[in-house]
Amino acid sequence: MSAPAKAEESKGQRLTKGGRKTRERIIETAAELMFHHGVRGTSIPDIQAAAGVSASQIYHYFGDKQGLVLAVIDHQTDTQLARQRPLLDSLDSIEALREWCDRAGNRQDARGCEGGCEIGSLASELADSDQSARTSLASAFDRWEGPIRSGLARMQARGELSERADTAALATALLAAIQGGMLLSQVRRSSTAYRQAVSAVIDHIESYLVR
Amino acid sequence: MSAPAKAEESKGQRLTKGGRKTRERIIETAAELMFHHGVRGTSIPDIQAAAGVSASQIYHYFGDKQGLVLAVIDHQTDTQLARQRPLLDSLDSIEALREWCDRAGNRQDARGCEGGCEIGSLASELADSDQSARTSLASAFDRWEGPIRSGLARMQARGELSERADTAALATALLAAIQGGMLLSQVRRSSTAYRQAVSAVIDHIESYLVR
DNA sequence: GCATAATTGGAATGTCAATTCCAACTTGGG
DNA sequence: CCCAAGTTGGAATTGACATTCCAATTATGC
Repeated sequence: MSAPAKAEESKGQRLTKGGRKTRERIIETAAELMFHHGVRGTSIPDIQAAAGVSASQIYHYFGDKQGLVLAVIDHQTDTQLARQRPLLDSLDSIEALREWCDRAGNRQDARGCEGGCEIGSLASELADSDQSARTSLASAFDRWEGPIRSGLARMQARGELSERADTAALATALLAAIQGGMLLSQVRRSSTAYRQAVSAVIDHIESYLVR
Repeated sequence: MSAPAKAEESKGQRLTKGGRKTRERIIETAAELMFHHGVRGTSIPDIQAAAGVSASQIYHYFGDKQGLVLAVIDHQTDTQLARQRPLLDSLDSIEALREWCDRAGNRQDARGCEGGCEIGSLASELADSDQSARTSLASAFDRWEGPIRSGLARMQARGELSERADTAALATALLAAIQGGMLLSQVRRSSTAYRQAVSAVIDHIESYLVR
């Protein structure tokens, strides 16, 4: 054996500072290309050219393309969740929910509604073809949904949301609205569908407010 | 010129009865394979083998792979909408909406939550890489959303739904919930997310009922 | 029945992707 | 300073894929 095929779990390898940097650059470049052209639409040579690395570097750090894809999934999950903080951790009011969703809508407009959700796109492409990618994406969605649910649960604990509200289900519904809304917006090249979708679910959550 | 590259618009070609049958078989086979493995994950040789045709037949009828993909999009749109009828044309009560969405959930369970929405999956993969596919998919979603909106509009015209309800926006929101719910279900291998997503939106629609 | 057009088979072509290999170079710890 | 380990370059291999070609076969309108 020469390269660490499964880099994550069996961390039996030291990385030079330069090595770590190269590895990061490969992941970031791959994530960018895969977001725009899909996983299958992004070749190793494409990544080599865009990141300025040789084939051996990619295979040295990730074993094979699937290993790189898994690293990209983790990277996108971390990056997207980080980008949404600190808002993501204080989704405990209707206003906060609207503001948070609105930002995503503005971001979508800013890019001309090209591309959908960084995580959702990977999910749609990989869910049925790569079992480990699917579980990884499932946990990505869990990590995303968790803070939404927590925010709603806090509202409920404070007595602002009715006890009848199923906060877990509402969090799932909001995440689904985001995903579906993003997809429709991407296809229609207009953020309207996204805004209407999340607005409907937030309106619904609002109906559980204890006045 | 030999083959009719753009088969649809410029219908300048006669099809033998056998030819029509072959053409249909290719489309159906391609649609099936592409649903399971994605467009990029389905090769022409794959389709040849599964449909029992030669390469020249595929290129004869569709010009190139993109032409076939466009035909698959149209086919899936027609097929999926047809499958949902007649329910799709009578979505003018809360019960009808629930029943219609429930059937899709049961169907998703029946296939073990593998695969998402036939149209949504194509949309996610093609929206940013194929302009003509994107517009075709946009009209597919319009054709799907139309009957939902019509049903809601009828309820409103009858005075069952409040005038305050934006039926077009609600229809979009429901379609988005279906898409996002399907994606989450596909990744989680459980229809729960789908059911919670559509349930939340239908509950919201219900809140506009005039009592 | 004939001629024209539709249909089909199957090999050939050229491109490009994923991956492997090995040799050369660099770095960090002792 | 030295060695083992980490890092990199770049060519070579293997296989698949989209597409083209041409020749053979079959159907349809007249």
